[in-house]
Amino acid sequence: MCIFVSEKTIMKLAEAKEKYVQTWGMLASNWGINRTMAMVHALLLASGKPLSTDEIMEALMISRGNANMNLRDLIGWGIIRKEIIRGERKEYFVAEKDIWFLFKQILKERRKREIEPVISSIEELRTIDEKGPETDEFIKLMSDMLNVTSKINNIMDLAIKSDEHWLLGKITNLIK
Amino acid sequence: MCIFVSEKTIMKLAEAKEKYVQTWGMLASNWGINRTMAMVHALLLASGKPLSTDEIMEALMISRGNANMNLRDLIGWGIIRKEIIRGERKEYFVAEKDIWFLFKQILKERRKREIEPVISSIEELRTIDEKGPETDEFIKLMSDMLNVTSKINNIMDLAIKSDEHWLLGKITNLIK
DNA sequence: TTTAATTTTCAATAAATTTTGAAAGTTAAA
DNA sequence: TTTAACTTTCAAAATTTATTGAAAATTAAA
Repeated sequence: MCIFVSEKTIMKLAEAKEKYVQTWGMLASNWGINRTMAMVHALLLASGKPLSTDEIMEALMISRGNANMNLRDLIGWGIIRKEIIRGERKEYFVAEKDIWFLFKQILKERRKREIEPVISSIEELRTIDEKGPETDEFIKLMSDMLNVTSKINNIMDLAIKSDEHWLLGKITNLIK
Repeated sequence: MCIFVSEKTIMKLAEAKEKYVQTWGMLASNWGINRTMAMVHALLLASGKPLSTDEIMEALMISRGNANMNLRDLIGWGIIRKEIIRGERKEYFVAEKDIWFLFKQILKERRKREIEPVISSIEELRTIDEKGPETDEFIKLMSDMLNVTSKINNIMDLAIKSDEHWLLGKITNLIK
């Protein structure tokens, strides 16, 4: 069964969707995201309708366990959700279509999971009870790290909290 | 031999440096960067003096091939450089100490390697010669993607080109 | 209740990535 | 030149990460 089109096979569109799913999966792996997870997400985004686990398994040719696990993870990232279809026992899934929201959601999660731990870890490393020039140098390094990391943290925070147009306007002004 | 301190073992500092190298290696893997590469970088950053391949091999207990390969990659990222020490035949390596520069350099490389290909790939996917509501929907999705990705690209560009204090000032204003 | 459909778990397996180490390649001093 | 110190390469091995599939758990209808 073809997931993508409702009737009459429109090859060009199906091809583009196929390619999109593949491309997205490839790119995601650069960013420490599991390839299959990215592909499941792209599939849901491109499909335009809720899909069941079985449909996802078939479209991506992956096992039930794999599909289930990646769907759970995507829900954990807050970028897909279950959708109940009346008269159906199966669970269906849909991806949030708002791309700006998607971007903010990913940024939010990565900030929480990856930036915050860096900050506390660096803060801890600054507390050395030895004296000496080498210690001073190391503490200076940690302070510089903390300084830049905090700035990144602030920028992420700004983006997460901002409305798309507001941020775009501000940034555009800065670029000019 | 201990790489970190010149004389008398100052345990607390050495411990902190050790922990820093380990922590940084761990965190890097979240971002799709090889663990050893991050550790080599952290070691150079923390050591405060140029290190030879042999010293790095010993400190991190890694093979010559591994050390060599990761040093080449770090040079490719533009965040470490060779340093010639007079009277020495061996090559020595140092890490750029300016953390803001480091951040910008990484951003610059990742933008080039990962964001630019995404943009061209999405642009290509928008060219579908079929008509129909499903095609329109997909083209809309690709346009939204392109829109957000271009914004991210612009923000990265802004950060890369900016001086630390200038950017900080602007962002601080936005946050207020 | 039972029963059957569906989801979840997880040990075993497969795939991808990283690391090793020794041989080949370079380079500079003798 | 030769020689020896040093660097690079790369196929094989080790390690890490992802995937499978079948059994266990859960859920809702009968």
